[in-house]
Amino acid sequence: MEQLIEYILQFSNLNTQQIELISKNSVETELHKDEYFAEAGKRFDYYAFILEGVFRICYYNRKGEEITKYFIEENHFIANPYRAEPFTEYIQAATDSKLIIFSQQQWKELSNTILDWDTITNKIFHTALMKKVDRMSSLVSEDATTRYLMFLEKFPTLVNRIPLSYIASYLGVTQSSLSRIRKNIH
Amino acid sequence: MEQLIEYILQFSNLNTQQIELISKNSVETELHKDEYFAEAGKRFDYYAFILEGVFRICYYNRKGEEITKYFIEENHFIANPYRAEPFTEYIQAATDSKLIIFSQQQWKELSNTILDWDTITNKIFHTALMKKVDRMSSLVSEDATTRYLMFLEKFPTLVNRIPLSYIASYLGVTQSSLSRIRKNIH
DNA sequence: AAAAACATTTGCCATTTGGCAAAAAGCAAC
DNA sequence: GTTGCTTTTTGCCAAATGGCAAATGTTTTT
Repeated sequence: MEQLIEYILQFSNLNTQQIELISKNSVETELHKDEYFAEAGKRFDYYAFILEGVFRICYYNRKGEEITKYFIEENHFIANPYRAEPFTEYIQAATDSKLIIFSQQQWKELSNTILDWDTITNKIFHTALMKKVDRMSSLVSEDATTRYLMFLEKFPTLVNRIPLSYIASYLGVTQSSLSRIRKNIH
Repeated sequence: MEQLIEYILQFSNLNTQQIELISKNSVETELHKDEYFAEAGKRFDYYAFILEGVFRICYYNRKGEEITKYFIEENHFIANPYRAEPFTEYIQAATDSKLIIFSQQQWKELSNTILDWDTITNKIFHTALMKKVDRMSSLVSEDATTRYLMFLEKFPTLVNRIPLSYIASYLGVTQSSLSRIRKNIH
């Protein structure tokens, strides 16, 4: 829990009372590798903070290939604020993971009780989204080797924690190609 | 101006007084094709609404190639809220354009006077960002032809309004390749 | 330790895309 | 219409990536 508080404190101050409130309105959970935290078609209205582990957001394209859209690492939120339409993606634990989860109600409770809660969390979510956009944009318009090197820069801790296939489907190359690319780098 | 109001009304109600306030705190401008609305390194703290025209956001990669990161069409906002770091991209008019511009001060004025202004605009910006992410994610992991077809779907009005080179640099292919792709489609 | 299940690498060849330069087409000014 | 300028298309060949299947390596189960 301190981990989450510390994270939020980067964006704004919190008093003891508020911290306790956050703690009371959340639950800690674990998820095993490969388990889904959210599934396409099902309802998803949780807010979660990753204490430990890596998640990936993925979906299936027209050809039925599994596409990894993004990775989310520890110390980041998983959420879908302003969602209107039904969820069309999967959120899967890429490693064993620990989460702090807020239900919709609990989140609303915090929103109603902590004065700046919405402002703070909006800022957090918006910042994260912008980072995401930045990372994604470098994936187009570079060759596969460069993309892989960029991936290594952006997610330096991930390489040895998740399967090659996830990385390949994130970079938009086949597993074999990525394997060859790796060989040429070292 | 009605165009902007109509747009905002999709997200929330406004009374006559508020509409007038928005009108008073903004200026209408025109930009010619190829002119820059924002440049890397320079300060950019305007909020703008596109009445007419298409803009592209671009930057230069390590090899000096010009990369088109995104297109913004009429009836969308151009803004960089929550910006902390200096701006590293260019925003260029891809066609002759008309804008409604708010300065930082004017925006703040609206934020202070219109109760829900921040909530509304946060929602607008966030929604736009999410769309952007969605569009971008389909650009990785599909072959060039599919990417072009997707571009046509997502930006159906753009094909004949902007040069091929912009589209190519958005799709991450060379001009020649895109030209060949076009030939094969028709 | 052996077997089974899964993940990664490799070989072979087909396909796609890039690089470069020339040709063709489109557009604006005169 | 002609001239210059820019954009788009094309040809030729090289390089990058994909597809498939077999081989190798790793992990898990028994």
